[in-house]
Amino acid sequence: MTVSRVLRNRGDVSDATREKVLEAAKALGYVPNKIAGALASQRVNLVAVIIPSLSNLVFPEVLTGISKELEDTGLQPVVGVTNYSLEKEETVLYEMLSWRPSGVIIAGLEHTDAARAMLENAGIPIVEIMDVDGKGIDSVVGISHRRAGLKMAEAIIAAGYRRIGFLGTKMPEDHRARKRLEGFKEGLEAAGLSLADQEFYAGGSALLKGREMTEAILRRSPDLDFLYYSNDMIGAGGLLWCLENGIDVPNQIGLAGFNGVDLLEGLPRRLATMDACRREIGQRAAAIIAGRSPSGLIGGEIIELQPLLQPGDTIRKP
Amino acid sequence: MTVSRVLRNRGDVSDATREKVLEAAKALGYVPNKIAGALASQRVNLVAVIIPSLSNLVFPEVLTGISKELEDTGLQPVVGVTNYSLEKEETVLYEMLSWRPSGVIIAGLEHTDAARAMLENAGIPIVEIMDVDGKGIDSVVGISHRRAGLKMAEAIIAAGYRRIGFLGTKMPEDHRARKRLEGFKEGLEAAGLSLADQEFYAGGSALLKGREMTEAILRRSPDLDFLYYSNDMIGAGGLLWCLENGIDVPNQIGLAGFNGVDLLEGLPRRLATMDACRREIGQRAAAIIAGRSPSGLIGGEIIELQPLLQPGDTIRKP
DNA sequence: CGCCGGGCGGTTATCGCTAACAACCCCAGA
DNA sequence: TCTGGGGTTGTTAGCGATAACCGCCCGGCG
Repeated sequence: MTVSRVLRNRGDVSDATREKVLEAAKALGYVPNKIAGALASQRVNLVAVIIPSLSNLVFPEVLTGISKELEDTGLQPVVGVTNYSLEKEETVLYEMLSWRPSGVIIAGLEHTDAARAMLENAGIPIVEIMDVDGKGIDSVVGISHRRAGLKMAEAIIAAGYRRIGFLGTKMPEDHRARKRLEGFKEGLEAAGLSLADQEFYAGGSALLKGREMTEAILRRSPDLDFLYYSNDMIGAGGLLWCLENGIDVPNQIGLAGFNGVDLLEGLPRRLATMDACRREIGQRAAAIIAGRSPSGLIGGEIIELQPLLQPGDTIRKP
Repeated sequence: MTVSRVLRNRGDVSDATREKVLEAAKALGYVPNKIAGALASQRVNLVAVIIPSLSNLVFPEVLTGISKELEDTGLQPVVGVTNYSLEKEETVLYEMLSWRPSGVIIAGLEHTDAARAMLENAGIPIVEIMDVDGKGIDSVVGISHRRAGLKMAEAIIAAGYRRIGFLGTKMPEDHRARKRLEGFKEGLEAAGLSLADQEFYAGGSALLKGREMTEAILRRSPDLDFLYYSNDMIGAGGLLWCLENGIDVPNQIGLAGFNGVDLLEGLPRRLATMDACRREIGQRAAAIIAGRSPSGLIGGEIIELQPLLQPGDTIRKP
């Protein structure tokens, strides 16, 4: 017991005894067994974080926000990756819940029924992140992708573009990309327009795919005057391709991506994009789990962040 | 006990009983408590993976290799991030070891004394990855960064370049980058050359920094005929800058990076680089932990992979 | 001098599960 | 009929920590 008290800094122990304990612990290379500790105390300082991918660039940024916010709370994030599969998500969630974390941060609002049931019954704070277009289980922190797509459409139309093409991923499971496209189309329709052409890809180097798709879509529909990419990386590929092929950006063709990744800063021209508030999403979600949300609410908090349009140099000034 | 047997698929249970148990478990939304399970069985199906960063692009790829190899072993990776700080590494390691994982995969051979002691006494398989230039604790899987730098120097010299500059990160704790640079200089010296100039950066968008540094170093030393970048991302920035400024690559100036990231495939010209075998490193390390290393060795395995020079289009053909 | 209470350290029961073994049923073979 | 063994299910004793409580010692105070 005394050892336990010393190592946890809890309860009164005389300095002499504390000293001796620490010394012995060091000499023996003692590492306490958190498994036993957690079982006895019914407390686990872990936060389950479930995201679709690590190679997407977006999610490491969200993680950074989470880690930073949790830093001085004694809580620790544990990451699970689903590869955009809801079945995998269910498995990963089950696995993580079986370690009885203090909270769950999970990307997206779409889950299998079983996963939803687990989340509802877990009895711990749940924060669904990235997306607010739908019904959440407990708390939600994100942006409206539908509205993001819509706003982009409005900006593009306002700048005078009319023959607009879309380039994206072939991922039925990427609901946020889908919602963005839906919002985008809605925006076009509101102006009496519709998508002039589209092109999808799956797998491979996104930058390269961006080039290839751009070439393909422009070969097929040479009269396009705007290309909306579902993410910045393929947008960057498209931008490079256009510049190399002597296309006048943004006058002949305008371009826009989505996410606002750092990477873009180094491109020859700044791609128009929309910041997805990744870092802040992570931070706010972690704050909710840590019970430090400024609202003081316990559960059920909905935070909609506003993505900012960054017009860059690839949209004509209206 | 019977429930335990059903849910773990261990031991004989009649089909009728199994059915009933599964049904009840589903109805109750029962999620077994792994904490108690681990405590009782003294087995934890987790592998601690400790890496410096997630935003480096390299490490997510290593993780992919690890996940893939562990997929059907029942083991699960748990990631800890150190931000290139050995102190943080020690803390993270302590934290992870206190969950008694089945193995540890940790980047680098450099650790604090305390961390090294913990690893030595953990009584589980330890695999140090990325780097083989030094003494390992148990198993080691990686490449020789020193030799990688040296080989690159030889290739550059063989192609006829003589006034060579280096551009890298200002990171004393990034031992692998340091070793690469040391090997590189050694290679130059062997040919009676030395670095003509160098430039370092810290933080920010790597692509942008690559541009800025390239401009800075060429302004200061306009007679350089080769730029060696410590990673592909800054190399890509440099490449874009050179092309925009009408520099003839590779004739006027040659360029090379390091890592062989996918991203490069979409650039206007393929940057010379050296593949760091990231995926395979993850895979082989995980195989060792899973006890499936083809060698059949138990511990103490040293695997040196050979990075492949990819000359791309930014080194003159000799 | 006796009692009280704070400071300190120990005892006991428990957390939810599994290893090990015991118990039971049933049927085949002696 | 009795025995043995396979198939199935139950019992007991931990795993290594912590919560809650207990007890000792000592100094201060009435």
